[in-house]
Amino acid sequence: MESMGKLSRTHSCNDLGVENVGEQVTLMGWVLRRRDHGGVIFIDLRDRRGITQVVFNPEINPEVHTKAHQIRSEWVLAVRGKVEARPGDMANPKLATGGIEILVDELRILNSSETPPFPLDEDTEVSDNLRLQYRYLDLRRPEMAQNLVMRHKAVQSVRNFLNDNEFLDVETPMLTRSTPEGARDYLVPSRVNAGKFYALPQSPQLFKQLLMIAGVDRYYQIVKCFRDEDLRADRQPEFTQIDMELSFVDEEQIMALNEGMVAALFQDTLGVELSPPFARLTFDESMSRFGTDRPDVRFGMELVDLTGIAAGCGFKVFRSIADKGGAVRAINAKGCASFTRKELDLLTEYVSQFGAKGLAWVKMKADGEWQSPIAKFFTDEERAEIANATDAVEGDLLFFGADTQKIVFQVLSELRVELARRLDLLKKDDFNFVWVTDFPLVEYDEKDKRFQALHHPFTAPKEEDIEKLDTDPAKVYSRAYDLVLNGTEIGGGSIRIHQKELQSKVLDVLGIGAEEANEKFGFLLRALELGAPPHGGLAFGLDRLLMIITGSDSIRNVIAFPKTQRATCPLTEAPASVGRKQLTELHIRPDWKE
RNA sequence: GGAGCGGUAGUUCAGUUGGUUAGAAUGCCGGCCUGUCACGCCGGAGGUCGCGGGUUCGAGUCCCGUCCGCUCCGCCA
Repeated sequence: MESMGKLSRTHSCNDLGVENVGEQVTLMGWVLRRRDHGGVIFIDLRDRRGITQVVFNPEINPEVHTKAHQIRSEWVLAVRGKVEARPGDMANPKLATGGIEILVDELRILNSSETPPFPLDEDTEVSDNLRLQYRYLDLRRPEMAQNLVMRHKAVQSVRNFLNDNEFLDVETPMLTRSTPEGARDYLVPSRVNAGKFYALPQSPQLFKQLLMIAGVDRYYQIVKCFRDEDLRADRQPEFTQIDMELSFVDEEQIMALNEGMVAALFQDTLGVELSPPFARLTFDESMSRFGTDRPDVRFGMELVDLTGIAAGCGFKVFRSIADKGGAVRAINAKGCASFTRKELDLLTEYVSQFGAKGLAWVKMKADGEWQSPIAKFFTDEERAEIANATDAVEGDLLFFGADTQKIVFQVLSELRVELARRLDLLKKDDFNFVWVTDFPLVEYDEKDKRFQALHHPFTAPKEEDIEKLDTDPAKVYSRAYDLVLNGTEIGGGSIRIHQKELQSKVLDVLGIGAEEANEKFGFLLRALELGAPPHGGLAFGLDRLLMIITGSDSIRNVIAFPKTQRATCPLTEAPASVGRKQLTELHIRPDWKE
């Protein structure tokens, strides 16, 4: 092993081209691959920026050539030499630096490496556990290195945009208090306050509202948030939000500002030109047309309401569901009548996980004929009516959902996306934004027998609905808005309540009495009495946004050191046990066996 | 809490109805090779078949349990 000595890096492994021929340069990096011809040795030297071929020629420098023989994969090298044009037709068009190579006259081996536990040079699918255990090797792979660069660019773009718009970056506490509602908190025991706990923030929601009351006016933070819930491909226990809050604004101003921010973000990361303003859908319209409040609008296949037709039809299953207040809806998979029985069975199985008890289908044949297990239950007139409503023609395939409205929406919205996947309608470079607005303020929780906030308890109700808080809370709409991109909710926010009386009333509707409200949110309620300005804001899920920008199918690929599905870190082996002494200091008594 | 898929050489995988010494590719090691770029050629080493138990004359293969990874449901205001 050697030091760098007097060598100083002059270029990255992606910098040099034919215009540099003749220059003396020094590169440093990792050995991607070595090709030893017995005589001349080629080494592909890699850093995060690219790859440059370096050459050891025994005729020109036998001493260095001998030394180069021992070099292996992932060794760390410094090479000094002359940039030469590749002879004849030896240029490698696959490399940005493929027109040149470095003829080495000084080689320093800065470090050796054991054979890596998995190949870094190919796109072999390595198991997630191994990748996370050796994350520092995984991150050397160009795809992952690029994802880190994208993340950096995205954050820079957002900062630039918000700084230019007079936002103030203010940090909020990571050690705060547990709040009811919402996700399970990560708790941190207090040493100096026996038996008490901090919670890691699920979001800086209350602090950013307090900052508005403090007169900050425009706040942002790119901030870690924590939720102790089960993981998914797009969910990590700690994740990053682009969090912002503004005073003296309404929904339109916030949405317009964020359209500008997102447009700049896509320009700065992908060079993609978006064209705001983005499409808008109300919550009710989104549910009715797509069955979900986060619709993927890259393709059609919208839901069609057949409840009215079903109510009078001869098919008992449909009719009784319609009579009992359920819903019957359909989607038309255009031109899919050629699906096989096996494909239909697979789709039926797929939707069963979303609560579907079955999946009725119809293949449209010539002259309005149906090929379908349920064809015999419908008259010619009813079939014509359904074909008309669904715009079905020969060669189409209809799917029916019949159940409670909630299940029909969930089943058909998931089926719709699954069909689009199978039909390859989900183009990764097609970015379709839509604002979903006019959410209900609350929804009734059958389990807990009470109303729950759809967004959070600080969301302002629509002014014209305020009187309904007393009479019919379920009919109150809110001033909340979500930004949805290709079926993923990437951001959400609202105008907040800035008056104490209204906030108390909403908490009351949510079943949080004055006493509890005072204990949990007393500081906010008090602040609302001391000159709180009208305000509102929005928070983006940075990781999800980057998933879409990079085309990743897992959030783990855009986070440098993510957790496994069981929320562990194979690299550091966190979480880990701690000693009795530490626990005692924290006033925690272990009740497990050691 | 629940459902599904996976775990075999360093890595990615194959392994038939339960049947001789568990294979391939790649990587690794050694030799040869002066223009390759996934260099090539020759040779070699490399396996607790995730772990534990059971059935069987015999288990990578069947059964039970368990651990780990992934996807999904519940959960995630």
